[in-house]
Amino acid sequence: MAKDLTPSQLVVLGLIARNGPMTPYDLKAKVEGSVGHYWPIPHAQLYRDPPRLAELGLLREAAEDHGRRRRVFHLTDAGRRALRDWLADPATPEPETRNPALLKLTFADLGAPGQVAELAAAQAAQHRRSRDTYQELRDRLDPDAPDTPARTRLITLGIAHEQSYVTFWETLAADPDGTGTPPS
Amino acid sequence: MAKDLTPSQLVVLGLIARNGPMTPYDLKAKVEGSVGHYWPIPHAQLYRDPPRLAELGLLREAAEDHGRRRRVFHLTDAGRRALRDWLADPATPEPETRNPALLKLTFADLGAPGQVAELAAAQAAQHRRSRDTYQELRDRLDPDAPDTPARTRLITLGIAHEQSYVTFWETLAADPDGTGTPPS
DNA sequence: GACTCCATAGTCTCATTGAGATGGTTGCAG
DNA sequence: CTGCAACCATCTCAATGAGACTATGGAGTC
Repeated sequence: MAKDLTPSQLVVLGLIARNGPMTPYDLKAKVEGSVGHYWPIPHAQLYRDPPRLAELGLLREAAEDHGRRRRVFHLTDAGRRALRDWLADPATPEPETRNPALLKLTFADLGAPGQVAELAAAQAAQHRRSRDTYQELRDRLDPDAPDTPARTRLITLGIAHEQSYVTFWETLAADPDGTGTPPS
Repeated sequence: MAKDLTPSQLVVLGLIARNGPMTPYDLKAKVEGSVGHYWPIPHAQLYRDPPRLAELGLLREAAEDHGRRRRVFHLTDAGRRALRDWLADPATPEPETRNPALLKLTFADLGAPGQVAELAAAQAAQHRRSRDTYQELRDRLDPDAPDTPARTRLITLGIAHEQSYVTFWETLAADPDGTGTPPS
């Protein structure tokens, strides 16, 4: 039984499975462009994980045969199996959200009055911006690309989340004390 | 200028500001019951942060005067100021969500066919459950408690988020490949 | 052919964190 | 007055996060 891999290790396996052999630097580029949006991985980690996975026999390390002879990592059969095992298990840990603004809101009553309204206004604006960005992104998707349906769904999820925040903060901005008395 | 405090340190300051002097153990109990839901803090951290904050002059350490003489931490004026400064700044880092299920979905095409549907079904069920739990929680709130409006708003936000997930995963369960051809 | 510059690529360090095992205390039941 | 259950606190160790720092090689220049 393979001992549990970390999410970043699974991302490494997954990216190599999808794109073929890669160097840590290649991985860095791929992560930034995609998964990184909802699963940030510091670049140094992408230099630490592959050698570790090679030790476990899930990757095989080779050197480029010309130029800088960078370390290229290939997927092994064991690696592909580990990836499959993970994918085959529909059980997953719960999502974890860390929202500094909500934290601030929790303690807002300890600060000066009026700050809730300010915070709420700023947050509402920020989330409106995010929402609109996602919307543009969705509109711009190439309708012929094969992964467009998948991406569209994901972006739609993002929009829904942002919209929830917008509603939340706008409500709060309109009635910061929950008294039903709007700010003057 | 106070150097930046970590979120967990600010939670400590906030909880002590609200509840009066506390021991790390007290903090642990408070965190579990409230902030912990949207900002998890491992309990050991609540033994590390207060002494650190005392070094910075933001808390003052005393010993209980009877029994076990536990370490009780009081807020200092500097501590209250640090908390106010933080609260006064409406700028906050963006929320960060880490969702292992989305990660799995990203690489689902590398596994066996049919797994997307399974994953989606499991996720939809789980988020339906969370959503319903929140709904019950909201229904049970004491209508006379002073913080009920604030809590209600927060829970409503949670419900909206869960509902977004439910919609997302249910869509996916109905049409795992995005082909418009539902599973048999 | 030698040089130098810069985008590319990789390594290192260090404080902090996360996870959880382990070690004491105290008061109360029997 | 003894033992045990609930409390309370600390420790360890690998892993992480942040970001400073170093190295490489090929394109363009003279």
